[in-house]
Order: sequence, then C-alpha cells, then structure tokens
Amino acid sequence: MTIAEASRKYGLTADTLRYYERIGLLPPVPRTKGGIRDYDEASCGWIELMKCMRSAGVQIEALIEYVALYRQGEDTAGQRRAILVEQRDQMVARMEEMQRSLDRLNRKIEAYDNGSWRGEPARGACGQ
Amino acid sequence: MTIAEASRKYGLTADTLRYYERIGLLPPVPRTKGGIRDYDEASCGWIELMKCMRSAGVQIEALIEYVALYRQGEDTAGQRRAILVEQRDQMVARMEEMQRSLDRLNRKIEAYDNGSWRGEPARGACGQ
DNA sequence: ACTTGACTTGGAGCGCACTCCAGATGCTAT
DNA sequence: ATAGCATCTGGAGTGCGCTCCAAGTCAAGT
Repeated sequence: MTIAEASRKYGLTADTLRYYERIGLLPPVPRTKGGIRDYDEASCGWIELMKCMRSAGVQIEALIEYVALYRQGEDTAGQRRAILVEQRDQMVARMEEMQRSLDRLNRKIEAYDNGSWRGEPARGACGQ
Repeated sequence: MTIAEASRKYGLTADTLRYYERIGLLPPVPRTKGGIRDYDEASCGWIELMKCMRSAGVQIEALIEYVALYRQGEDTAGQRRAILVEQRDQMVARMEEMQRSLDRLNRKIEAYDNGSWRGEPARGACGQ
C-alpha cells in the first residue's frame, strides 16, 4: 500500500505519516527496491493504534518510547506494559475531570432553561 | 485581589491571566486608580469557569464568543445557551471516543498479562 | 526514450496557546 | 523622597504538532 492509500485509509496526510515515522511514533515502514514506502498490515496496525491513542490524548513521548521498546525486542514487554498502565491511569483521570466539566456545563444549560442564568459565572463551581 | 494572588489561587501564571483577558476569554478585570488589576468575585468566577472548560477541551473560540455575547447583554442568552449545548455535545462525543480508546488500552494491557502480546499492534482494532 | 505524476528527502514555515521581555509606572516601607 | 518590588503594556519568542516546499528520484503509460 502506498503512502497515498494509507493516507486515505486513515485520514492522516502523507506528510503526517512521514512525520510520525521520522519521530519514531511509527516503526520504519518497509520499502520497495526504489525506496518507496509500502505499508503492510503491521504498519497499518501501528497507524491505527497511534491514531486511536493520539486522539484520546495519550502523550506522544510515551508512544515514541513504547515503539522504541517494542523495537528492542521481547524482553521489554514489562516496560511497555508499564507505559500502557500509566497512560491508562492518566486517561481515566482526564475522563473524570471531563465528567466534572460536563456536569457543570449541564448545570449551566439547565440554569439557562430556568431563566436563572443572570449573574453569569454560576456560583456552583466546577470542582466543588 | 492582585494578579499574583489570582495566579496562585488558580494555578495560572499572571501572563496567562493577562493573555486570557487580552483575547477576550475573560471579560475586562476591574482596575485600581493606578490601573492595576483587582480581581473581584465575578472575575474569579470567570477564571474558574474558563479553567474548567479549557481543561475539558472546549474550543477557545467558542468561549471567547460566549464572553462577547455575555458582555452584549441579557438578550443574547439564547445564543449563549446554544454555544453551551454545542460544546456539551462535542464533549460527550470526545468522551465516547476516549472510552473506546480506553477499552482498547485495557485490552492491550490484558494481552500483556496473558503473555499473548506478541505481534504487536493487536488485531482487535480501536473502533471495530 | 520521454512524459507525467506520485514519491523521496531535508529543511523551512505555520498556528496555537502561551511565555518571556523591556521599559515604564504604581505601591509600600523606611 | 527614594529604594525596591509588583504590575503595567506592546511586542517578540517558544515549543508542539504538524504542514508545506524545493529539488530530485521512481514508475507506469505511450
């Protein structure tokens, strides 16, 4: 699969795919004799994984380190798992924070519905 | 309350507070005769609201428009409510996407626990 | 063989959201 | 009144995550 096809398939520009590979967010993609990228199933899997993780806000640094460890071989599995766990915990924390913001947003909308929106920044604070 | 105190209270730098005011993310803060900002309760409420919404990923543009409408008076309440509803819907969508990523992350961690992590980008894709 | 169009690289450019800076002014304490 | 520190403004600088560009190479069609 050429870079243009991979680009279309995943909704990332060719530039972004090359950029991801350059910074190590994707392992090196196989090439044809001529030096042209030929995305195989494994490459596609990585693209999809990274798109998924990045869209969820996982730090690029963590993902780069994950890929680097993967490339070092099987005995880095423990370290890779640790990265995943840490990122999961951060993701859970972010989602909890978002839930609180969402609650606040909903209360504000309700206040507008009740016509009691005057005096803008509502007293019912975000976290408290 | 001086800018240094507000900065400490909300964990935003003085520069960020001035920046937010400049771009209209915060309404103008009251000043002393000498021109120095004196954050009152309303200003603090706005800071807190913006900190909460920004941390949840609400678009800055939407918040700036919200503040602008608020400053235009009571008859913009409907438009303000509409912004809030739109941002809530986007926030819900983001949280659903994050939940799917979280599920995938958890499956990956489980795979490591089962020792079946080999062949890295797991077949169980993110969205599907 | 030659055209055409996609692909390659290294490096420059961009937009966002701050962040820092210089030079001026304000406030407090001695 | 003067030192010394906080704050003010406008504007420049920064880091991230792309995004674009130029100059060259590859590959398919005629």
